Amino acid sequence: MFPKSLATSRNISNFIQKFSGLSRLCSSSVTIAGSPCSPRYDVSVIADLIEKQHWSKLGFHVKDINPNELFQQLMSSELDPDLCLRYYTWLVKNRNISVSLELTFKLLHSLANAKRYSKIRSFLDGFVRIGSDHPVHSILHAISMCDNVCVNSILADMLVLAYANNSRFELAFEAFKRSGYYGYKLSALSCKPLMIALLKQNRSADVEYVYKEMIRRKIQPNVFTFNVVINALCKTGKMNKARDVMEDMKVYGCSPNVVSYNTLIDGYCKLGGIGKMYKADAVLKEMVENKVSPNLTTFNILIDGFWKDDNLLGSMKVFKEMLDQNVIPNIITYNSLINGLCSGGKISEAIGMHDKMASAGVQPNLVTYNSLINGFCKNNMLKEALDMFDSVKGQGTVPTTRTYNMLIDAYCKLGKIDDGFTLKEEMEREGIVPDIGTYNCLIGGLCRNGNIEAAKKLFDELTSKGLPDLVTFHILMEGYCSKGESRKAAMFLKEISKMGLKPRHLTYNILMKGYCREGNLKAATNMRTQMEKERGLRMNVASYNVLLQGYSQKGKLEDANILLNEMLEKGLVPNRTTYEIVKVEMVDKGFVPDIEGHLFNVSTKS
DNA sequence: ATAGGGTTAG
Repeated sequence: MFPKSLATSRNISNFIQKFSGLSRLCSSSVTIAGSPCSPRYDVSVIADLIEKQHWSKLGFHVKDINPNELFQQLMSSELDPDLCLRYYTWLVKNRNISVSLELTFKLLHSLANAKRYSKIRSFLDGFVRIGSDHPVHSILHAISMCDNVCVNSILADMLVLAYANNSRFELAFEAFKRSGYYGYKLSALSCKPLMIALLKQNRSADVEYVYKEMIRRKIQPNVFTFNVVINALCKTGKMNKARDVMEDMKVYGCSPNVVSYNTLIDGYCKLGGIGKMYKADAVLKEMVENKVSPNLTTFNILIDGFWKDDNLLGSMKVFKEMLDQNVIPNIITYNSLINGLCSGGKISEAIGMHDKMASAGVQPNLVTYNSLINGFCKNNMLKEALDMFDSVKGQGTVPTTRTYNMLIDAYCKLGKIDDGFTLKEEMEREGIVPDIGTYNCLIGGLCRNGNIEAAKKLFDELTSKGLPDLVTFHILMEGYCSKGESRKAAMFLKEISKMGLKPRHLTYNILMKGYCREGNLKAATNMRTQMEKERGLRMNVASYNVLLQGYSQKGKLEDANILLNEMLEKGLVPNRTTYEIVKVEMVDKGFVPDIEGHLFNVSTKS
């Protein structure tokens, strides 16, 4: 029923002593009948009612008593914490009474002392979900009211986990940080979902922070948490740090597994720059040396990495290698290969791969179709694209907005604007909503056809709906510039800001290019000043290229040379376009393109 | 805990 200790005289006198202080608050329900004074009801009766869940009786029994005070009384009377919890739930849910944080966590402390962990977990789950929204610092303060650090750590840990499980990631992070200030030791169990959530929000630095804190607070990470950290570092290109964490793993008695290696390989694949695939390959060798076998994911990562590094042959070699090792390709393997072949303009090979996957019994999906349709569109095979589109619809697969956009763009690029609009109407009939990309394709088509008025009209319709994005502006501005109306184009800068968008380098580069084409170098230079002074955007290589082109075309080679020097002094690296514009000057300065077109400086290369 | 696609500007 209730703890024996409740019956001890010490507890009862304690109870009465505390309660008598409240007698003024609820004098009608308490009779002080001489000595020893006792209330008209006692805890045992209430405990019994809670136990039997006779809520209406209980409600009647305590109707004149301040519920918060009674709850406090029950808590200090060492009533079974389970019963306290039951009473608490009834108070909050049925009587709509809010209990103070201090009292709430007093309850959780006693539940923790009684090792009722799963009850605490589900309690906290509801507590953070319904979001009585107490500030995290108040909650941790309430936790700290008890001086058992172990119990407090458990509660703080469960709090972080509850926040993370209920998608309240910011609060989970805050609770994690504050737990550190109190010296509470959390577990890897709650750190993992927190780190995953932070990673999903691309907060790599915060993942790294949590990891470092774990080490500092002596929370033992496991393979999973290590892999999440490695992934976070790889996603932000911090490959050296990722490798360091790999080394840390060994120190903490964890061995990198296939996921750790795959993550690292993918990190190198997605890194920019020359020679990254060499490094990816080196990791592959390393994992094999360490007796970790590459799996399907490993091969898929490498296949994708190679063709994106303009090395389709590399992708095909990996594909062959995986077949040799009896690793069965899946839909991701085939889609990546088809996409690679399409991007390399090898359409017939892509179709061949599509057939191959069918005979291997792998069903193509929308990703496959979109890759092929895109490949057709970009390679002047609109008819094939439309055929595939029809067969997709014929088999009941619903194309996406982007499927339509690719086709609409293909029509527009062929100058068939009307067909583009017809397709847009068709998608609307099918219940697929055109997005800003759809409109951008159409506006671009109108501009290229020289029909800037129609483009502007469509743009105005979008503006009234607040739809245009920066790309829309770029397309329209480019349209005006190519008509020799760069001044009109420049007026859109104000509109861009009005819509709450931020001009970028490209925005100004389009305008500078327009002015240069009109031979108005002064206006182009003004644009540069505006970009740098008003926007704080420093000239990038593309900006320099635009101005260099302008100066060269006007025969102002000396000015071009000054500009080029300025660019080099800033440490900007000229690219192929730079070289093509000011070849003579570049050669004078010792720049030579290599066989692949990458520039290198002969004079600095010793 | 790791892997794939799709438009518009460049």
